[in-house]
Parts: sequence; structure tokens; C-alpha cells
Amino acid sequence: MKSSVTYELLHTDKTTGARRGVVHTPHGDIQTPVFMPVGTQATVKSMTVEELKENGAQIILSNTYHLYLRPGSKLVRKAGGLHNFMRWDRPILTDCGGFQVFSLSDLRTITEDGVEFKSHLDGSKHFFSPEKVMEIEEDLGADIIMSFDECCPYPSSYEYTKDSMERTTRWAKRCKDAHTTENQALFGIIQGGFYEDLREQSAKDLIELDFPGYAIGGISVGEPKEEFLKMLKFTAPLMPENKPRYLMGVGSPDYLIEAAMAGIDMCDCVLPTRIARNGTAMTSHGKVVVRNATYAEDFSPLDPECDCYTCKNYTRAYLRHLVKCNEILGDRLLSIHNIKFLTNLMERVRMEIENDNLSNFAQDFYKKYGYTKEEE
RNA sequence: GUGGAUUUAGCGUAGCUGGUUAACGCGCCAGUUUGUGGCACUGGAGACCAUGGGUUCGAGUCCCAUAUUCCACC
Repeated sequence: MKSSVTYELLHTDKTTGARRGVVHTPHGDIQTPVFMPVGTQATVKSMTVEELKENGAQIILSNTYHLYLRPGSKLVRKAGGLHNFMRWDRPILTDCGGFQVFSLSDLRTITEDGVEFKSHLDGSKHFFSPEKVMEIEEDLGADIIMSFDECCPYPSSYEYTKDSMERTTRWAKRCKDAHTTENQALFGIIQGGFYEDLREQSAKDLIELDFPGYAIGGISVGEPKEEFLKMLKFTAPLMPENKPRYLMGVGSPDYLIEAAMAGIDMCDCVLPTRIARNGTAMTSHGKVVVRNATYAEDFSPLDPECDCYTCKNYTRAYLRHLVKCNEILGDRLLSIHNIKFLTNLMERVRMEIENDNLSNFAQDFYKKYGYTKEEE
């Protein structure tokens, strides 16, 4: 069957091998490399869909586990699917709940058949099998759906990681067999922790299953940056060139640039919106903890080089005031800025790839982003 | 004026029958945040316990005096 999601390679950066491309989906094209904001509960926290669009979001993520528990995936189906329900007419990708296997580790048990969760909301028991996850993701109706995997914690032993990876591959096969919808593309997730031979095996086995796209899972889970880069650079080249390559869970500016340089097309992360809600902004001169006293009387914009609504209209002093008072508007304005900052960054990355200049740009960016950081 | 109560970090409070570095919340300062359970988490600064005197090996804790604020009554 022909996939509803396809990848078109437009240009390869001669300095790094980064890919400038387009991902075609039923809800429109995605220019890549792309950063995808996360909207776990069918909302990118505090932002309207209009704001997301204005700030350059091309595709957003949502979450199987959370929507299944509340409001229920059948309800979302009745609402006409996630797109209708939340009024977002651009592409959506749903994560499978694999990350929750990792993050809710004290509330679940893993068996060959699947994972038993205790709901973090009311303690009720739920069972996720690959087949169940496919049913939920089909009810939600995202353009790209992820196969059910286990995201191993860092560090994990070789034996544990191997067993887990092999099970994830078996689950991927089951997902593929259970997947019925033609307008949704099912991506496989490469696991294998921080062991090269396991990564290689995982990639090889999943590629044999012939998914329309592949993700790297299980990195950016708390390991040192060198470990992350090593595994990223090892795994990305194992992925098919004619399909989208998605690195899960990456969202700091430097990691995004590294991902692009490694040939990754898509990344998602809660980082920009989460740190926004905790009072931190990403700027062209590094991270700014808006809450800090040093900005109390700083009447300049958050990032003078940014063209977002927040930077065009508000001062650091005012944003600090909002954050310190825990005012909702502070969360919103910082979220708007951080999302725009990352979509701007990725737009720039795409341009630099087209100009075969990504390597230089990366160096310049690091100098600037790192310089202010050290200055503090 | 009389009787009662009060006085512990910037604010609000806890400190049991006296015993090593006086606790907590808010506020303040800083750090963390990476396929979002948690507008969260982790640290830090800041008090000679109203003042003076006394009892005791040892007092925020007991006694006396003074001051403070509050309440009631004349």
C-alpha cells in the first residue's frame, strides 16, 4: 500500500550532510528539518492554534496515553478526530505512550504482550498492547502515528537494553499488522540504548518491516551530551534516505542543530513550552532566566533579534513581573517566544542547508549562544 | 489606671514537662527542566528568639523589671 506520508529530499548540505526536504502528509507539507511543538493533551499548553500557526508551527505532537485516559480516544473519534476536536488543520503526530512507559515507571509493568499502567489520574488499571495502541492512535486520527515501544532509562544494562529493543521490534511488527488506516503513516522507533550493535540490529530489523518513516528513540534521556552525540551520529546514517528521520525528544537549540547536521528531519520536545512555564526563555544570546533579579529594571525586549509578538511588545522587566506573580500571561508570552525562537532557528537551518553553509552557521550560533551563557 | 494576653528571619507562624547547628509557609536569591502526571523540582541567603537583669552545668522555653501591641473593665 502506498504511504500517505512521503519524504522528498530537496538538497543535501555539502558541509555536513544535513537534509533539506519536505514531508508530504494528508494535512499538508512540512518543510524539514522541522521542530515540532508538543501538545500532549490536544493543546500546546497555553497557546491557541492561531498563535501556533503565527509562530511557525508546521506540525504538532499529541499523546496517545494522555488522550486515551482523558477525554478518551473514542470521544475524540466522535468529535471527528484530533484535528477537528482541537481545530488544528495542519499535520499531527501522535506519540504512542512509549515514553510514558519510561516516565511513569513506578506505575507500570512490562510483559511480552504489553504494558499494564496504573493511571496517574485515578489509579485505575489499563493495558496497552501494540494492537491497543494502534486502535487508540487510529481513533485519534493523526497523520503520523508511532509504533508502541519501550524507552529505556539511562543507564540500562546491555542485557536489559537488548531484551527491551528486541521486544520493541516485535511490538513494531504487531503494530504494523494491526494498523488498518490508509491515511495514517506508521513510523517505527529504533531503540538499543547506548550500544552501537543494538542500534544497528534495531535499525536493520525495523527497516526490514518497511515503515514509511523512522524515529530514533531512547536518547536524550539524561545522558551526557557526548553520549547523545555519539549515538545520534551512529544511528542517523543507518536510517533510510528516502524516508523521514525523526529524533524523538530533542529541543534545545544546540541539540536541534546537531540533529540537523546528523541528517535528522524532525524533532519534537516539550522543552520550549515547559521552560517557558517555569520562567526561562531561549534567546539568540543564550538562555535567559527571566525570573532573575538582574532583569527587574531591564526595559529591553527579551531577545532584540526576535520578531515574535512577545519581543515586539513587551520588556524583560514586565515579563519578569508576570513570571514572579505567576500570572498566566507570563506563561503564554514566554511560550510564544520560545516556540517562535525554535521555528525561526529551524527556518534558518533550512536556509543554511540550501546554501551549503550549515557548518559555519552552527559555529557562529554556538559562539553567540554559548558566549552570553558563560558571561553570566 | 486595673486585669488579661502578645512580642521568634521582610511577613505570617511552630517550638512538647529548659539540653547538640531555633523549624515551617510566603517572600527573596540562584540552579534545573529535552517522545510533558505534577505553573514543577533542587539548593541558598536571612533571626544574637522585644530589652535589661536573675535562677541553672545549660533558657526561645522558668522568675523579676521595663517596653510593645491588642482585648476587656473602670
